[in-house]
Amino acid sequence: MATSTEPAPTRTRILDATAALFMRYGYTGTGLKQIVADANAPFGSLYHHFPGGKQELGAEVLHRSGAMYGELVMSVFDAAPDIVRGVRDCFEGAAAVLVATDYADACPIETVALEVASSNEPLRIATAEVFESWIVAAGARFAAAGLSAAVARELAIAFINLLEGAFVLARAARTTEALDAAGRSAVVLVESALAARDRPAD
Amino acid sequence: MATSTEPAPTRTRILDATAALFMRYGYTGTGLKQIVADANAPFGSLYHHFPGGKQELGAEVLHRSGAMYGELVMSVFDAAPDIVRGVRDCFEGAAAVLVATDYADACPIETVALEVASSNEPLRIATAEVFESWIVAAGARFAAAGLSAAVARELAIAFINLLEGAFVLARAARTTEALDAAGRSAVVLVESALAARDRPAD
DNA sequence: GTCTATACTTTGATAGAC
DNA sequence: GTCTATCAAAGTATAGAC
Repeated sequence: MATSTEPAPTRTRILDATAALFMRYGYTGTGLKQIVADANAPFGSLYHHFPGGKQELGAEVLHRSGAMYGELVMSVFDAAPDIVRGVRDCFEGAAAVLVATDYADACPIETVALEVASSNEPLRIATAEVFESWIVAAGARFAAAGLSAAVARELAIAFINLLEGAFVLARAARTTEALDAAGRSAVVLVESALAARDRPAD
Repeated sequence: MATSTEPAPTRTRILDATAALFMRYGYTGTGLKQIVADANAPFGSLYHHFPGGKQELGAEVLHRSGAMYGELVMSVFDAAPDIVRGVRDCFEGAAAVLVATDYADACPIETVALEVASSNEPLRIATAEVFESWIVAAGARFAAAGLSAAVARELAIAFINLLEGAFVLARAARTTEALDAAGRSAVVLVESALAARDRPAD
């Protein structure tokens, strides 16, 4: 090790800058020149670290941002006293971040996922892998609450569906109304599943 | 009137072609050259009919596609014998269209909405207007079922949240799983609201 | 209103000096 | 590994003949 408190290396700065730009402007809306400008990196370094160009960089950013965001949401989940409270906290936290960032920082995958779904197969697969990992992670929390694997997975999908859908409406309207409604909807769904669990006669 | 069964005029062909391209490739991913090529229109005609260029064309496409898609969904809603069945039919119909179009034709607004939310204020407003019109239209159906205006609006938002969120996951995974789960979630939410209506002691 | 040709900018990508 | 210069292609937009 050379010195302490070293600044982030070029490669990491490029990844961070790209992740931030993807959230706001999407994949096609983000230019490589803007990425290296934001990352304070020379243009050549980008192709040195990512020989596959924009697509290789994009795939790594999706996996990295997806893992980080998933861990962030799950940490909110796990910090709550119970699962219903955890679900509610996720939506409240997402709304707070959205307001604090002027409705820019929502989901780091969603915009890119829609852009590439019908035009870039490697990146489409990357977004699918991220979403699947989130479904598995959230499903594990619901299963830990005593729900069957099938119900837990369905609840996890509903949770993500509501979050992603609300991000679209909230960013468009510049209001947290959709996110607030989504949080209450998610709570109803979880409570309904828990009630069915305690009423096995169904 | 000259002849009957006239082909669509240039202006309409441009609007139709743009709407189709926006769904698959988004706003920044759709080039004006590709639009006129798909519309079989000369390049100059685009700026003749839309002097404001890509942004003016985009705004008109968003409003037009938004109105058409809203009417399509509401027609499915209204054709059902009851509101629960109507909600379910919407998700099943959306899944069928998605599969039939190889996971390309989902929501005509969503991709563009995320792309422009933080980068193009006029278009962001256009997408917000479309979503609000959908909330009002769907809310009217829930209110007609005897739910209060507040509950009806919240259900409408949940319905759209689930649909938009499921479109993201379904297109990414190339599976209808998220859409199927969203449909069942929406039914649970509607039934829960109807049960509360019939149990005013709450 | 239709259509062609073109101007100007930005894009992703490459070459090669250091 | 860093950085500059540059390329070919695609992007939006405009001018002007018909």
